[in-house]
Amino acid sequence: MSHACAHHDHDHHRPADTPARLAEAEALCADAGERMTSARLRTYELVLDAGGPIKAYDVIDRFHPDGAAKPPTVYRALSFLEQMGLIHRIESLNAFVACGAHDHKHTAGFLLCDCCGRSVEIAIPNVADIEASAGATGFKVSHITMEARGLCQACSQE
Amino acid sequence: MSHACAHHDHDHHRPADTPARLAEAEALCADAGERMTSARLRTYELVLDAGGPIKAYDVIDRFHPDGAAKPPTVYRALSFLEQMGLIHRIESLNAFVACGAHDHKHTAGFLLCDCCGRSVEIAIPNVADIEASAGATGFKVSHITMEARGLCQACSQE
DNA sequence: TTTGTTATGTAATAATATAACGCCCGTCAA
DNA sequence: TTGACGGGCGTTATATTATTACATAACAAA
Repeated sequence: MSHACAHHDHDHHRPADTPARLAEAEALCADAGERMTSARLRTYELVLDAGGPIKAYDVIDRFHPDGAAKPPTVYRALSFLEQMGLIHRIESLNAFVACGAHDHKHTAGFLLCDCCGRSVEIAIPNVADIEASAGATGFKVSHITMEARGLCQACSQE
Repeated sequence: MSHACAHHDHDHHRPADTPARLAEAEALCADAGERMTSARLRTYELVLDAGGPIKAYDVIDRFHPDGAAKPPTVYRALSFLEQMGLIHRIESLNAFVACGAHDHKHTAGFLLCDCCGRSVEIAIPNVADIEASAGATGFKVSHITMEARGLCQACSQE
C-alpha cells in the first residue's frame, strides 16, 4: 500500500545557526515583554535541532541529559512558543516544527513528505480567497491550517 | 481569554435523511465492490446523526444500546468510511464528520466555529495554486488538509 | 517586604489510537 | 463438498498524545 522509499532519515541536517536563532528568540520575547525561561529555551532548542517536525514526547525524552521531563513542562513551553510564533503545530502529524519565516507569522502552510518525513513551510496561497469564501457566509476566520501531504522531489524519484 | 458564547449545543439538528444516506452508502459500496458491514453502517449512522463533528470515542460510547464498542471496531470502520469518501477526518479537532458533498470528494476544506463547534464543508479555494506552489519545488501533492478556525455568523453576533 | 502574578514541579489521569492474535464467515476452485 | 484463502471482526493489551489539579517557586511592582 504505502510508498517504498528508504529515505526515512529523521536525522534531518542540523542547522548550524541554532545559537543565533536562540538569541533572536530571546530578543523577540524581550521585545514582547515575555519571559524566555530556561524550559522554553530548552524546548525551542530541541525543536530547532530536530531540523524538522518533532513529536512532543521526543522533546520530553530529550529534555534532560538523564531522564525525561514531565509532560506539562514541555506542553506548556510548546504552547508558549507557538503563541510567540517561534514554532508551528502540524495537526496532521501531531508534531511541532520551528517557524521558518523571518517574521514569525502565526499562519503558515506546509508540504509534508509521507516518505521522508520532511516538511517545507510555504505561504498559504490565496488566503484572501479562503477568507472571502468564509466571509460569504458570515464566518470570521482567525487561523488557517493548510497541510499538503505527498512526496517531495527526492522521494518521487525512486 | 476565550470567547464567551453560550451556543455550545452539540445537539446539532438531526438531519432527517439519515436512512436515505445510509441506503446511498450501501449502494456506493456495492458499486465499488466493497462490503458495507453492520459495524461500518452503524458507525456511519452515528456520524450522520451527530449532525457535526464527532469524536471517535463518542462513536465508541454510543455504538451499542448498552455498553461501548471496542476501539478497534470503530477506528477500523472510520478508516474505511474515510477511504470511501463518506466521512472526513478533521485534524485540528481529532474528530470526524459526514461528507457533505454529493460526489464524496476525498479532499474538502472546513470552517470550524470555535464557539458552537459546528463545521461547514467548503471546496478548497484554488487547489491548483496550492499544487502549483508545491510543484514548483517538485513536490507531488496527494491530499490537502485545509481547516479554518474562527467564529460563525451566529456566534459573532453576541 | 509584602503582595499579586506568572511560571514550574509533581502526581495522577484523561483522551486518542494502534498492535497482535485468533476466530468467523464468505468465496471460489478443485 | 470441502478445503484453502482472505477480509473483517472480537478481544486483550498497550502505545501515544495531552490535560487537570494543586502545591511551590520565581519574579515584578508597590
